[in-house]
Amino acid sequence: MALRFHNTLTGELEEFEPLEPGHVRIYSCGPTVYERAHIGNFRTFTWEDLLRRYLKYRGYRVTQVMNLTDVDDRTINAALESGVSLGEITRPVEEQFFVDWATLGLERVEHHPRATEHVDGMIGLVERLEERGLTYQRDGSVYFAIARYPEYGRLVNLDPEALQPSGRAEGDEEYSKEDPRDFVLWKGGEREEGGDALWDSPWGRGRPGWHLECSAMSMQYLGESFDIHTGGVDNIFPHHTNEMAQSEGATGRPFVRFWLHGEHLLVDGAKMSKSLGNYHTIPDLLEIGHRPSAIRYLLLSAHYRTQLNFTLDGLAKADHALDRLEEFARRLREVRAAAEGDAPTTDSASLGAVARRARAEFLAAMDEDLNVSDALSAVFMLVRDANRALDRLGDRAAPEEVESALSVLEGFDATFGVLSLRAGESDQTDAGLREWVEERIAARLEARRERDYERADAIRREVEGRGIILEDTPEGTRWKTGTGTISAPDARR
RNA sequence: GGCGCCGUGGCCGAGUGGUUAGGCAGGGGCCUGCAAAGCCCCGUACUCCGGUUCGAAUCCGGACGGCGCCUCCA
Repeated sequence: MALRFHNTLTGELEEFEPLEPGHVRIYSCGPTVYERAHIGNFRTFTWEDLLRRYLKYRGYRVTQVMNLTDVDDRTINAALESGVSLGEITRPVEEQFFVDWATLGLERVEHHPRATEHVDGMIGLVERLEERGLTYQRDGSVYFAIARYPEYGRLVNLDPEALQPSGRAEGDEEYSKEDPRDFVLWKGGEREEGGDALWDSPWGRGRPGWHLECSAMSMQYLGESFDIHTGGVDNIFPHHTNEMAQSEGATGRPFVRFWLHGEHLLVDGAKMSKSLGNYHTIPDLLEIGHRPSAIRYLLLSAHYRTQLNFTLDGLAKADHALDRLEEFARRLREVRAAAEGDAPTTDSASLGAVARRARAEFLAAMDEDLNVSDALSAVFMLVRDANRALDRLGDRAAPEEVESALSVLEGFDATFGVLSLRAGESDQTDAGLREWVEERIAARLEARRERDYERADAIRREVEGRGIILEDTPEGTRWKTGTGTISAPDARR
């Protein structure tokens, strides 16, 4: 089996092998820390996490870099508007970013370089471009001269000659250029931008252009050529196009082998915007009772190259789908626990067979450009087939068969990371609530012993009022929080 | 104007020439004191109009609808 990814550079599915055997180097465009990242940003970060996890699951070592853009027009404008330093804007937003990152169960990547701490490298890169004659200076700024770089625009299907300044570009053009298509490498610091947003350079005080950050930081941590560069589709042009031109222009070597771009998230069928009222952040969603695991699951439930329509209804449904997986995992673990020291009695070949099939289908789907839909389909078919087998076998099965099914689930979760995330959420159930529920269950058990089913049902309704669902099993009564919402301890409803 | 993507059953969302995607929701049944969980059965979908083909949701053309990029938006 071979891994294949859709490469924006060629527009085709290509077989993937890292440059260095067994080691995949990835650069992912990170957030601009001028305000809290929204759910659309996190859709991208989440599939990038899926990519990372799947590569690791497939046995690769992964070195991933995600920058923090803490100096650019937006951060500077935010600082100017608030009359504070740049760092006072960016640092709190960074902190929020990592809180949300952890909430969604995203793995920490190896490097999160800040742009402001890598300005020397950026200056060095401009100097290399200068040596190759690809730049010019104008009013203290340094520009990349597209006319002198015929390779420009290979990533995007845009004819450089046909690039015409759009209304938008004309409107907010602040710097003079030889050619309107050229982009800035170093912005001269003529404007008042606050002390911590200006650096000394061979061209005077100023700050780096946005595209330059990613080129300099990726090469510093990953080398001049590396395997995968990811980002949102909106970055294809101009950001990644320019990044590629700068990097290859400076080194004369291929910069990135695979460019992977994810589509945007739509919310209620439209682009997210504050004016439409469909603008969500992670804390917004938690506030109204949604679980991180459901958010993560929903964000991962569609292929990264298709637009995903995010709705609150869809989020609730994602939660229900996750319930099914969670129940199944629990059942398998219970069967395993029961099997310990207890000789297997029945034929359970079917359980092992369905597990083997599921594993093969899961891998085949994920290998094919991370086809999550087919992968999930394989997992849910395992759930149904294995449940059927366990029903038939009375929840007894040979340990190795159970292990086989569990390992498929573990592989799934190593990649999707939703079950582990949900397990953590359950653990966080308020201790007071936990105690109260246990007491109510005991009272209900007493009622049931006395055949007072009316009282037992009343208790069931009582706990259901707090979002708790009771389940009677041969081993006793079990409880769980209801789907869709977490019954927050402080919720008085 | 240029470049590109998409339109699948109530919702989400795979598939891409002939065979059940899957999930959620809904209906019926088994099980259960009642539930829950699980299992079984059920909707027979592919924007529209032409065309190619023995056969198209899948290929081609057109229409309609939605989305994106065209210089600093994931």
